[in-house]
Amino acid sequence: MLPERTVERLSEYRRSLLQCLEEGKTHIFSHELAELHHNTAVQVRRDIMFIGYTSMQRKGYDVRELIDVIGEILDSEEGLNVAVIGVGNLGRAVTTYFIGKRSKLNIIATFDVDTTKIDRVISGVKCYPLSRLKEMVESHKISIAIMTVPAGSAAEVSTHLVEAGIKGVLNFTTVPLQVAPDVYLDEYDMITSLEKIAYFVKTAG
Amino acid sequence: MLPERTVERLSEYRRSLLQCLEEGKTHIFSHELAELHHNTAVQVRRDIMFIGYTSMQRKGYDVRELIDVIGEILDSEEGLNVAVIGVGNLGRAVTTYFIGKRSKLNIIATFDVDTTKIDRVISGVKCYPLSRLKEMVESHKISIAIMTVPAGSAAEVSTHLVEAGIKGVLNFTTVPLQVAPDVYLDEYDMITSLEKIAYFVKTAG
DNA sequence: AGGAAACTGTGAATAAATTAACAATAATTT
DNA sequence: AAATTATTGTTAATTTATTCACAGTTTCCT
Repeated sequence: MLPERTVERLSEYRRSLLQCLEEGKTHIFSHELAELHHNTAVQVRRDIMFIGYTSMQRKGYDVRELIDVIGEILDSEEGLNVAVIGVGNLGRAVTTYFIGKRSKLNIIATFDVDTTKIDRVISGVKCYPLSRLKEMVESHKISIAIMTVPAGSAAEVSTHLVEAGIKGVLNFTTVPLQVAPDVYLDEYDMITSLEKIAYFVKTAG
Repeated sequence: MLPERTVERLSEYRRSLLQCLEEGKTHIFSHELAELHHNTAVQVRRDIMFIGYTSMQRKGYDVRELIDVIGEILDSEEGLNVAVIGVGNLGRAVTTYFIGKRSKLNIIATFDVDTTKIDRVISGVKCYPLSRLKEMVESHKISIAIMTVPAGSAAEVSTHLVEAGIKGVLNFTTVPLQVAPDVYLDEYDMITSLEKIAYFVKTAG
């Protein structure tokens, strides 16, 4: 099991590599990847070492091969199915944003309590009532949920997710969630990001 | 200058503390904060030690005092002004999401190249043409930009930001940006977050 | 061909972050 | 009022992450 930061960086490298591929660039040096991603050549090499890939020496890494190797690490064969919970502004944005980005992660459905939203289709993804969550998770093998509900209902909804059998949660709510220990939880809070930026802008400048 | 992770955690603690205040809870123990934020009591105490606050021993931390002390560290007196660049789904969601959340961070304006969006108002924030960015940054003392433009124009727009005098950037684009070294840059990529979750779901389960 | 240059892969060193361990202290119990 | 308990603040230890330093290749140059 790789370190969390390494997994993140591999995902980031892959996107740059796919970009290279589009541009017809077939090889890339560790220091090039490093510069793109604001880190060092050694860090890149170490990350790549972790996944056991070795390059053609002196030519840099073979872009296509490296993409494949990262894919073997990050992706699962059949892909993983994802649900978006909460179809407010953020939920819609996230859904639209994702569609077509990564073929191994499929947004299968969105869910909301608001009955006026049920059956609405956003970027080809249909909205279901939260009450049908468990049924849908089981029938469509949904394993990951993206939480974009209002803060007030976050705690309650997250217990439903766990009950329904969700295995990973990406929480965009301002409220930190409590989930079962076998559920992988990642929380992202843009206010924290902004406050961090504000702190460093203020402190450095 | 505090470590980056500590700053993030302080921001997160503060939100929980504000919640406590609303609920009329006047004191909180390190282990309570820890549990809320999925870390340890020692970690919480160390973070709080960093900012030099000490509690009433044995009663836990005074919620209101701690909020104030964190505020002194994170906030700047006058507040910081923020612009959202790119008024697509994500830009609108981010703008709406922010309004009213943190009084020390004010979203002053949004910007877009699409002329049909100019002058449109979202959650009380008006949209300006990108060509007026520099002027607005100067006249309104905007120091932070949130990038929610399409990947294709990210690189170009980011050079405008730097030229305009922006000091901190939160990049929601899938493209890693290159900014001047004195500009603080934070990149968040939800696809990376999801891929990370997918990896750990797959690997652990 | 021989030497210089450009990269990678990695063991060792360093730095950063987290955790353990515990003395100090305040509240509570007996 | 002494003993017990609960909690903080902090030093030291540990773990994790990053960087240094360099041997080993391959390519390029002369």
